[in-house]
Amino acid sequence: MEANAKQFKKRNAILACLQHTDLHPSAEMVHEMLREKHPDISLATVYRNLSHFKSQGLIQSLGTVNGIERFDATLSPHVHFICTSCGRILDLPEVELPLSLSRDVERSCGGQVHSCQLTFTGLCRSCRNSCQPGGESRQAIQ
Amino acid sequence: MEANAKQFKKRNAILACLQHTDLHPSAEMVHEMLREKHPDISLATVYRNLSHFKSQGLIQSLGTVNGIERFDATLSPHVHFICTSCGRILDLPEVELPLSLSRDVERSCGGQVHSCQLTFTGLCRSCRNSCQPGGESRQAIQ
DNA sequence: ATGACTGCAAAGACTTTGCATCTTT
DNA sequence: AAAGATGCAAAGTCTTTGCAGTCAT
Repeated sequence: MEANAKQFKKRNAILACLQHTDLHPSAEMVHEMLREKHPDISLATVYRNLSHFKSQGLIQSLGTVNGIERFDATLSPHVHFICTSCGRILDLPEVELPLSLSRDVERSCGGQVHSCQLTFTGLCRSCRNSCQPGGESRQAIQ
Repeated sequence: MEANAKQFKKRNAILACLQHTDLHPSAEMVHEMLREKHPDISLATVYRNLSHFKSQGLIQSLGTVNGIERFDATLSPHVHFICTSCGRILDLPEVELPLSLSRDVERSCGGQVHSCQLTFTGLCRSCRNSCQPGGESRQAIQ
């Protein structure tokens, strides 16, 4: 750990960044967030490490919003809400995910389920309040 | 209709293609499928019309699989299964989608829900049967 | 020395857009 | 004429990759 501290400094920072935010950031968002403490960090390094963590199962991809991939370090199953206006992705910890369905799915299609994702789409509270179409923070990720 | 038959020939063919398949095709898959009857159809036309239909609410996007956007003309809510091995997207009409959750979501986050998507990921029946890692039809979309 | 991580720039892959052409009203 | 649809090629955007340099074992 100590020994690796320097070698994995950026790698660790990237994972920590994911784990300490609820923004479900994109590669570029991570890059931006880390810039303060690591001014020389490269976007390629972010992409490479996100890919690494994903293959290690340390983070998961939530798919793309407006063509940009978003990531989540919270691995326990939970529900998401994506705002089509501002692009925000919210966790909905209070909404219960019907995990029992996995059995039904396996029975229904004969396959093997690894994960499931329940995502609601719509307008978040703030965009709904200021919702003349094209209103406030359209496209303004985060 | 008659009058528009020619002008909208390709547009109509694209929508019909979506409506008559359960492959949840990508733009390129649509293009490929239409080539037989419309040898001169351009990929740009497919993209433009998919975008058009999407904004009209005639089709929906299922998000991306391996970086490629997939579409569905079935608008009634239903559950999907995505095979991580072959990329196939299957409908699961037998699995019931808990629509009542939309209320919970709106209550929980104060937003307004437009749609929801429940997607299971794993190995489909055939990939699971032939599932030495890297087995059969890895990445072979469709 | 060998293996691993990174920055930079180039390459790649999917999608969108500008422009000229053709069709329909 | 005016509006809309299409093909082609160019441009755009996000992501991946090759290579040289650096650090740790």
